[in-house]
Amino acid sequence: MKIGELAKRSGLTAYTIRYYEQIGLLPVPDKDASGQRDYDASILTWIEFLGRLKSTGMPIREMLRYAALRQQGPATDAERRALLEAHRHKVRAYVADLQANLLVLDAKISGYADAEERIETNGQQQRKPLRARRTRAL
Amino acid sequence: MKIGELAKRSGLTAYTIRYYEQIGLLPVPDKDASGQRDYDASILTWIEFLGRLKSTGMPIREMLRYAALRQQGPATDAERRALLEAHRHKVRAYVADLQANLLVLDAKISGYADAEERIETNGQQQRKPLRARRTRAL
DNA sequence: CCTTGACTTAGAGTGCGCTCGAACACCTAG
DNA sequence: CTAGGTGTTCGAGCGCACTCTAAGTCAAGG
Repeated sequence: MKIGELAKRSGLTAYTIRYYEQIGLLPVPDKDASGQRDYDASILTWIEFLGRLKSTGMPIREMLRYAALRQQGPATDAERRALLEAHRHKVRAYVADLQANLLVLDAKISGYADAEERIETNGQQQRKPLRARRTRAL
Repeated sequence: MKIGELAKRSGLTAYTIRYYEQIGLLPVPDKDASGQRDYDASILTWIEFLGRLKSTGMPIREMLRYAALRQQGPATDAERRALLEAHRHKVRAYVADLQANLLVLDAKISGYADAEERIETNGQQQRKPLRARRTRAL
């Protein structure tokens, strides 16, 4: 598989693939007679995994650590596992943080919703105390 | 309150506070006789809210949109609410994505755990098929 | 009086993760 | 034979969000 094909299949651009190779995230592939990269389909699995690390916020440096360990073979399994566990821990904390912030966001949005309602039903007096609990879920 | 004090209380650096002011995320505060910024404590609420938007991944550009609407007063409430709802939607999707990726990460870690176990109990024959379901939660 | 420390400005520099431009090589189809 | 498409390398450029430097001002304490 040439780089354009791999780009299509992996979702990365050819630029990014070369960049990843340059920094050591992707292995240097075989080259054909005219010097063009020739990829084995198995690289897709690795790229997909990298994508998961990336989309869970792992910085490239840490992916590089992992990639380096991987290249040293099964002797580094324990260390790789530890790396992934540490990462998982961070991601879990991050998710918890996001969820807490979502609650605050919900409250803020409810505030706007209530204000809107006070205007719509505008008439004589302001019904509903400012901190009403009813939220009118959408 | 001067900028150093606000920095301590808000968790931002003075550099960042000036930068936020420069780009319009924070209002230009009053200055004292010698030209130093003098902040009202109420700014802390706003900074905290900005922090939540930021830590849920909202780019500064969008916070600027929100800040601009806010400065135009209550007439923009509906639009602000819409902005926050759109953002909430993205954050929820992002959390869902993270959780999906966490499951894959769990599986990967379990793989390493199983491999480790096969080595520890090493002896004569490899017990356990490679894709054993038991995960030994930690 | 003088030093110290917190402040002011404008503008340059940093780190991350790409993204692209330029100039050139090569293969394939018309 | 030639035009188009895809590839190559190297190095520069970009967008984001800060972060810091330099040179100067100012108020308070010893």
